[in-house]
Amino acid sequence: MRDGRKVTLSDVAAHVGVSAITVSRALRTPEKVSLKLREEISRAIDLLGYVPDPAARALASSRTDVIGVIIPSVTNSVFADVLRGIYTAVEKTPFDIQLGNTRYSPLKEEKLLKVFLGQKPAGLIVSGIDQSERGRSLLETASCPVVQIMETGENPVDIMIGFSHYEAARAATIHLIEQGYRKLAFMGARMDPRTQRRFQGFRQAAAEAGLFSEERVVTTAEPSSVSLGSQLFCELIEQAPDLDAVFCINDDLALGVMFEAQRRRLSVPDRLGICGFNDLEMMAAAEPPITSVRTFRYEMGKRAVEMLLEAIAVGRGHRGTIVDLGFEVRKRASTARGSCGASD
Amino acid sequence: MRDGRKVTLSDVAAHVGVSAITVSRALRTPEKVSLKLREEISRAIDLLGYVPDPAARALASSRTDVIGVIIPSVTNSVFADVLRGIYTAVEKTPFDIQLGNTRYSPLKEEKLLKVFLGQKPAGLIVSGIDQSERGRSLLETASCPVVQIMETGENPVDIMIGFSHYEAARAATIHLIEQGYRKLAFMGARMDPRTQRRFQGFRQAAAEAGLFSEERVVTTAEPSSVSLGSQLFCELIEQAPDLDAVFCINDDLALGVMFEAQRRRLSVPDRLGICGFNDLEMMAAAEPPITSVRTFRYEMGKRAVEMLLEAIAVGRGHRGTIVDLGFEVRKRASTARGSCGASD
DNA sequence: TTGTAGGCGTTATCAG
DNA sequence: CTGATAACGCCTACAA
Repeated sequence: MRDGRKVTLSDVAAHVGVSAITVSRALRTPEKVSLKLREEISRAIDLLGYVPDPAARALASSRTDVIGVIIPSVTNSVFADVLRGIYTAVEKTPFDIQLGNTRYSPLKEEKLLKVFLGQKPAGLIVSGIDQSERGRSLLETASCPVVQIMETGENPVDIMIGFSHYEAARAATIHLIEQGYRKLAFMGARMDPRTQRRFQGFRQAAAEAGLFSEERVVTTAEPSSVSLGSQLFCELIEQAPDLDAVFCINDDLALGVMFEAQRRRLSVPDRLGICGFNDLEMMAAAEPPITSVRTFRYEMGKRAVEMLLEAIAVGRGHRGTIVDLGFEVRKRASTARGSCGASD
Repeated sequence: MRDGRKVTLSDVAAHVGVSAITVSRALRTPEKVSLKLREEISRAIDLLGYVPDPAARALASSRTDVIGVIIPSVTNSVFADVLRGIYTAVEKTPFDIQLGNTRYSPLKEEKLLKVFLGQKPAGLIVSGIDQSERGRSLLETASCPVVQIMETGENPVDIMIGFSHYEAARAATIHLIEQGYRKLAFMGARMDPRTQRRFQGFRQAAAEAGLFSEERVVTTAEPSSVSLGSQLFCELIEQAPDLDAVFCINDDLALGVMFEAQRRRLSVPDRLGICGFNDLEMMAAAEPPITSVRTFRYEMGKRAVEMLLEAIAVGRGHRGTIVDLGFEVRKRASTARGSCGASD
């Protein structure tokens, strides 16, 4: 700013003695401007303190440098990790992130989608594959590339990156079975679509081994927390006192179960096996360390942005790409019954 | 959209048979448009699917409905809670949040400040009172209200809401002393300015009781984690085997200390008192429950937005407001030595 | 490599 | 209460 009024392109241009468009070019496509001019212009920009006006740019070019990111929760540390990846990848680029928070409501997601698309974003990152019908069609007619994260599935809008929650839960359950547990229990909270698919994975693996029982399932719509894990475990063990292992749909619950087991003097892993999901940092640090399913959240955010940038560069080219980041069952002491133990 | 091209104000206007400005007014200042027209216009908007262009609005009015939020980290659950409060408060308003992530770097903060201010935000929420000199002066000359969160201190730019990290740490330390601990240790990670002030609070309280010793201090620039808590505790107890209590600058570290204490069969709270900071949900759920300093993060985010909206409404009125949200030492079993125990 | 004209969609200003 | 006109700051085209 200079005497209150905004410094514009033409101010810079006038200072250097060229036309505004040249300054614009020096900024956006430097290779089209002579070196000499470029230097003068850059000096003038510093001197005058010119800051481009994104609104004017957006209006004139009907493009923005904004990448919209729509996720269900900012508090959930799973998304926090994804966000960290996103911010890291975006940092070296001229793009900005605009964050939207659906709070697990498809309706809110739809609204956000409308608002975001109204801003002509350069690209969009959305969470999951469970958009409402209207949401889905908004995405399909979007004039920017779209990346769906957190999950793999059928029919990507453009690009999809994540892993199969079904398979991940299935693998964890198989691990419990391999460790010799027979009375497998399932603990779920929030029960959004991704959680449901984890339940299906558990159910499938347990049923295949003839070990599934409705009695050993506890779920709630409430959001997860450590204390909720303790509480649900109390319910669970009342329903089914003979249970010998719990698969929890996330690590908070698992930690709550472990604390409750300690309170009740149930030895982990001998009397009770515990498996979490996500493999938050604390799982390896816990005493005993808790088995969990590692997922690649930071990677996911980072690569989502990278692929999006590519798609932006070529113009919506990637239609149909699916990247499965996989998962990894981290076997730790909390499920090391009988066998010789675990890594970590 | 209709046949690919964007629906504009004038499209709506033409449809109704009025001029564009009337439609604009029907949207922004309905009371200045006759009821009849308002209804027709609103019908036309729905029919045509008109979505206002924020860029055009911003350019024409040099105003936006964007509230910039600049915080050091998205992963840290402390800020996640603040964000939740912010999003909640903003939800019912026409404002949007634009998030910036400094990663604890004053330089990055400065850059973000410049970018954000270039967007003519309606308001700004920044974290803390430790802006760089240039950052500070950017804030002071900003043409929008500014709220500083997380902390109280001298010289608010406009509005400030938070609590005293110094006093909070001091109170926690006094609690440890009152519980009969005498060999007080301090554990800190990241050691950003807020953490430093917590250290000062600890030091002051300990020194006043003649209980401060450099030997029982361990700090690192690394970011906190549960496993780091375990690791630092190992260092600490090597340096000072006789320590009987640890004040940790956050709950992750405290949890790590507790796990390590369990591993070493050090009884908590008898042999070792543990106190965390922030009072994350898991602290009350842990076994034993861990003493911590509760802070009002959700509230802080929510009220920051509310105060900001007020200031926006009146136009930068609030200059000088300081809101101290206080804190609360949650006394739990992890520091209940000798005495009869704790609540929770 | 540089410049000119015109317009992006909205709102401010001033009239009626 | 409604309308005409002129910005807002930049970029797309086309031209030189």
